[in-house]
Amino acid sequence: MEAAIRAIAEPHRREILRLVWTAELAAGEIARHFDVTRPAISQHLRVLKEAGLVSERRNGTKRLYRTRPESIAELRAYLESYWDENLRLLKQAAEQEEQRGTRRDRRHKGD
Amino acid sequence: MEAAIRAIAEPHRREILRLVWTAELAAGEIARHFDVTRPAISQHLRVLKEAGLVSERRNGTKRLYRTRPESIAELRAYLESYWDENLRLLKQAAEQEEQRGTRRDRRHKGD
DNA sequence: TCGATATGTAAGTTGACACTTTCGTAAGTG
DNA sequence: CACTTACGAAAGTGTCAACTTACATATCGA
Repeated sequence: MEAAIRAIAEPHRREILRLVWTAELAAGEIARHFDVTRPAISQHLRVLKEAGLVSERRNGTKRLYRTRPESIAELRAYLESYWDENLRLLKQAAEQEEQRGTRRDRRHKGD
Repeated sequence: MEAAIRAIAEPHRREILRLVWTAELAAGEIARHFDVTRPAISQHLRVLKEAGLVSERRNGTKRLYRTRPESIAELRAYLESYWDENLRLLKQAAEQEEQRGTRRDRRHKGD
């Protein structure tokens, strides 16, 4: 998970994921979409693979990559829970503040 | 946006955001939650601030930090659209594949 | 088997990054 | 006016990351 979040922090890798999201593509085809050299893309693919974000399948001399929807779903769920949990706490804190503010016996002074 | 996504890739920074999500905290108070030195946290706070993820307010000698819900919402929306757009394309691709597969005049061979 | 194609790996470079220690500075306190 | 508190900024360090060029490896076709 930690690896996944670090992996998508890199713009090239987000773009790679997008490319192989719908279609399985060979490493060379992927590399053709970028300005950097092919080995650079190869390394990005390795990072993505080690983070579990893409799968690799060999066919002859080619290596076909594809985004793994399951791992994307996991990453997404992780972030969702991060936002949601904190948002929940924020609301809760706001409500408590509200409570205290409306209680007569305790004036709320600005710090 | 790019800065924001890079900012949250760092675990300490995600934890800092969580700390000041509900309560405004001084830099020193934040630092007390971590093993690293106070200046290290100061630097993380600068990164977060430059990414727009936290606000800074001075009060006497203290500097109070708080997570900015709006920027979090933006980041969240960016990621949502990233997942959603691609998921949409994936479904669309699957449907087209389905179409092709059921048409009689065109056998689908596994490459 | 020879050559072309497709690709990962190795090694080196550069810059960013997370951290530390040291120092400067502004605001309260006696 | 010292002295303390609460910080950020500066400078130095080790590590990691993204990239390059050069090389090794595997497969396919003639």
